[in-house]
Amino acid sequence: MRSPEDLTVAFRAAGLKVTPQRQLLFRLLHNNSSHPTADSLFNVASELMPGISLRTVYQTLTDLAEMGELQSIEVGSGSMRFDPNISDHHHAVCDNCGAVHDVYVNRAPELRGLDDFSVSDARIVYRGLCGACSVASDS
Amino acid sequence: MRSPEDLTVAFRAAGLKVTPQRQLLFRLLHNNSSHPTADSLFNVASELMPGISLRTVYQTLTDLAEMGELQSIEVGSGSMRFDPNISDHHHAVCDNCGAVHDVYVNRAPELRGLDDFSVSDARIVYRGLCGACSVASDS
DNA sequence: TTGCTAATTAGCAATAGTTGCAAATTAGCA
DNA sequence: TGCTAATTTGCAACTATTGCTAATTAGCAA
Repeated sequence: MRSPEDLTVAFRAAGLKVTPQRQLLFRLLHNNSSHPTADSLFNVASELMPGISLRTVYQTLTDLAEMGELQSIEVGSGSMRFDPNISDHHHAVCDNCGAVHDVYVNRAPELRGLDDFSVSDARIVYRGLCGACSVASDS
Repeated sequence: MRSPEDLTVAFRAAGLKVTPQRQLLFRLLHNNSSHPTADSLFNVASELMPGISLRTVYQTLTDLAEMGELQSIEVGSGSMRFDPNISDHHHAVCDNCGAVHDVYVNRAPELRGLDDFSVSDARIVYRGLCGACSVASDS
């Protein structure tokens, strides 16, 4: 995702307005690698801007996703997560603490059974234990 | 997933009862490669056994998944899908018709950034156009 | 600086998918 | 045949998300 400053320009150029609510969300998302949900963003935003609506958070996330500024990902946690990292990468989800980590894949997997399908996107979700939880579960 | 007959034995061995509702679902799922949702199974089951409850369908699917007889998969269609094919494979989802196809991967992808994570499972979801929809969209 | 207007916000209702609960029923053993 | 724990049903509840609308406001133009 681009910087809050760049997004301000991009939003105006697209005929969208730059409201204080959106500016706040731009800042909260910039360099955010926690893969937040709409609700967790709403909670943080609410402390900085009491009265902001969850609806607005959803709306802005949708706008950003449509502009290609962030990726929405589903990792089986029940709710959508948002990732301002739009480089080509995948995700690893800790079964213990639920943390989502970014994963980069060097070599594309070789496929069988996909002869009659034109792929436009591939997403891998790894599950297991993150470093911290792995250590904690050692006896 | 094992055959309805084998599942009958397995369920009894696990202290679970084999009801007509469950037998019907065993049959509907056996060799079913359509990746049905709970609701689509419920619709088919309702025609063969009027009065069967959606709750029962969910319950039986949960039981089967807990016994490792089927996989529950999420492909972004909003609802969970169930796959009686429990061999090691992945999925390709058509963005046009929504069909879900099985995909087999020969070579595991090579990873970066996953040093501190012990992987227990990896799932790939491909998106694109299936053969039929690809042809249909040719001008 | 002011005014205009389309975009946005907030709040709430509505929706979809799924699970919790309790009463009535039933499979399967003794 | 009877007993009892498992199951089924039906419905309420719940979570995540979207639809709708009145009130507000960003940002342009004069």
